[in-house]
Amino acid sequence: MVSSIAELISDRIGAMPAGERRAAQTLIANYPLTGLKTVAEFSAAAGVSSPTILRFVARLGFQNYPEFQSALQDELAAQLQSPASRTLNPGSAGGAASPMLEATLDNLRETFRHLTDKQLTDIAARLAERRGKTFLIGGRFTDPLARYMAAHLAIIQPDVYHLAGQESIWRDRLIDMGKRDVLVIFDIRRYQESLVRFAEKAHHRGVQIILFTDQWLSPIARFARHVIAGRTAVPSAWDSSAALFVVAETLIGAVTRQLEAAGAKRIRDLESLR
Amino acid sequence: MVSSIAELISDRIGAMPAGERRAAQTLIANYPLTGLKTVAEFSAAAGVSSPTILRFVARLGFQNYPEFQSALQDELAAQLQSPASRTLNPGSAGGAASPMLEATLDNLRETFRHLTDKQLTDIAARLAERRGKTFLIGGRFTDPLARYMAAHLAIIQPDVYHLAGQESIWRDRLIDMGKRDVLVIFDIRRYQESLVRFAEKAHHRGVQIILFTDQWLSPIARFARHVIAGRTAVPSAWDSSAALFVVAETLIGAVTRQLEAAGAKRIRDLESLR
DNA sequence: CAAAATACGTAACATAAGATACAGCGCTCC
DNA sequence: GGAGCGCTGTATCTTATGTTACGTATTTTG
Repeated sequence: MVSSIAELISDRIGAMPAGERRAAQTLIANYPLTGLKTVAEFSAAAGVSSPTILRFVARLGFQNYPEFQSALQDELAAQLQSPASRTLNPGSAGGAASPMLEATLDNLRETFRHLTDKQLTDIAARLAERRGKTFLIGGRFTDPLARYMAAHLAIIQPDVYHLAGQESIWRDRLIDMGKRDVLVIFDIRRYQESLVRFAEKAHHRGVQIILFTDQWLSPIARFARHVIAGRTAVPSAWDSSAALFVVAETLIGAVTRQLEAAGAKRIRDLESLR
Repeated sequence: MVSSIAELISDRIGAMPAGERRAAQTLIANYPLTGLKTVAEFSAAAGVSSPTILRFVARLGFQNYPEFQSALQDELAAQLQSPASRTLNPGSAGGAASPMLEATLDNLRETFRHLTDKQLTDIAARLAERRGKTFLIGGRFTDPLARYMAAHLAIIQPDVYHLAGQESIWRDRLIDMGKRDVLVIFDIRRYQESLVRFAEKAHHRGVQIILFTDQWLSPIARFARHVIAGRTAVPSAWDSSAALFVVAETLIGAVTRQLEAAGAKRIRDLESLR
C-alpha cells in the first residue's frame, strides 16, 4: 500500500518521461510546498510547461490538479497533527538508510560531546593567526576532507596549501615548513605509515600539527599540538568520516568568524577578480 | 514585531466583528491548512460567506487573498525546513559550535526526510550494476566529495574514475563515455557553468547522470536520471556539504551491500596485493 | 425607542487558474 | 537512413475563483 504521495512518486518516477521526472524531482526537493502552489508556479519552478505538470499529476492517478492538491493538504494535515511522525520520513523509517543515518547522528553528537568549545576556539585561533603558512594533508580516504577544508580556508586567507600526489612530492615540501607554520593532518584507521613519518619530520622542524583522527587516535597524536577525535563507527565494513567532516566545517566557520574583517575584504577582492 | 500570522490573528481577534472572529477561530483551529484552501471552502468551514473571509484577510493587512496564502506558505516552508531542532540535543546549548552543529543535524534529518528508501536503493543498484564505467566529478567545493566517493567505490568495484584537474582534461574523457556508463556529479550553488556544459554533453551521449545538489536544484537536474537534493543552509557565509557527504556515505554502504559477494572477494584480492 | 452606523450575505462581475487541442520535435526501432 | 511513435510546448478555451457592489439585517448610541 502506498501511504504518502512522495512514496507514490518515487515508485513511478522511473517510468516517467524526462519532463515529468523533472516535475517529480522538483516537487520532492521541497515537498510538499511546490505542489500547493499554482500550476504556473510549479511549472516555472520545474522549468517545464504547465501541461507537463498536469500530465504528471494525471499519471499519479489524480483526476485533476485540485484533487491532487487536496491530497497533499490532507497529508500535510495528518503530518502536522502528529508531530512525532515528523521526525523521519515514514518511507525511510525502517529502510536501509536509517541505521546508517542513526549511527551518523550518534557519531556527530558523541564527537561534539567530547569536544569542548575552548578546543575549537583555540584551534580556530591558531588557524586564523596569520604568522605562517597552513598545510593540509590526509590519508587515503580522508584526503578529500583535507582538500575540502583547504578549499574553504584558501578563500578567507592566504598561504593555504593542500599537499597532494606522491609521497615524495609532499615530503619535499617539508623544506618550506617551520615553527610559524601549521600542518593539518587527517588520519583514521588504518593509519598510514607514510603520514606518520611525515608528521614526525614536520614535528621536528617545529611545525604545529593539528590532527583529525578517530577515537582510537592515530600514532600521529604523539606529535600533535591539537587532536580532534571523531567517532567513525557505522554499520558497514569501513569507517565513516562524516563526524570529522562536520568538525572541519565547524572549524572553517569559526575561523571565518575570527577573520571577519580581514576575510570579508579578501572575499570581496576575490569576487572582483572574476 | 509579529513573526507568525497565527500570532497576528490572536493579537487582533479581540477587535473583530463576530463573523470575522468565526473565520479566525476556524483558521486557528487547524492552522494553517484552512487558509490554504479556496475562499469558498474557507467560508464553508467557518460557516460564513466568502466576502467575510476576504474582509477578514484584509483586516490582517493583506491586499488580497493570494497574498495571504503566499504568506502562509512561506511560513509553512520555514517551519518544515527547520524541524524542531530544539527537540533534540537540549543539553548542548551554548557553545560556539552549537548553532553550526544544530543546523547540520537539521539539514541531515531534513535531507533524509525528502529521500525515500526506494530512491537510494535504485541509485545504489544503478551504481552496483557493473555494465559500464562510473565517473565522478564535482564543483569547486564539492569535488572532494566526488573524490571521497570515488575512493570508496573503487575499492569494491572496477572501472571507477574520478575526473579531476582542468576542464579540458575531463572534457576529453567524454569520448570514453556511453549509454552503459554512469556519471555522478556534485554541484551546489553557485552552480558551475562548466559542469552544466559537461553534464549536457554527457547526457547527449546517453550517459546516465546521478546528481548531488542542493534544494534549489542545479540546472543539471534537467539532464539527470536521479537527483539527490540535500540541505545546505548553515549559519555562515558559505553552504554546508555535510548532508551530501552523509548521503554519499549511505550510498556507498548500500552499494557495498548489493555487491556483497563480489565485493568481498575483490576486497580480499586487494588485501593480498599489499 | 428611534436613528444611524456597522456588519453581513446575495448576486453579478472580472480575472486568473486549470484544461485541452494541436503541431513540432526528438527519439527509437526497423 | 526513413517511418512511426511518443513526448513536449504554444495557443486557445473553459471553468471556477477571487472580487466588488449593493441591499438587508443587526447592533449601537443618543
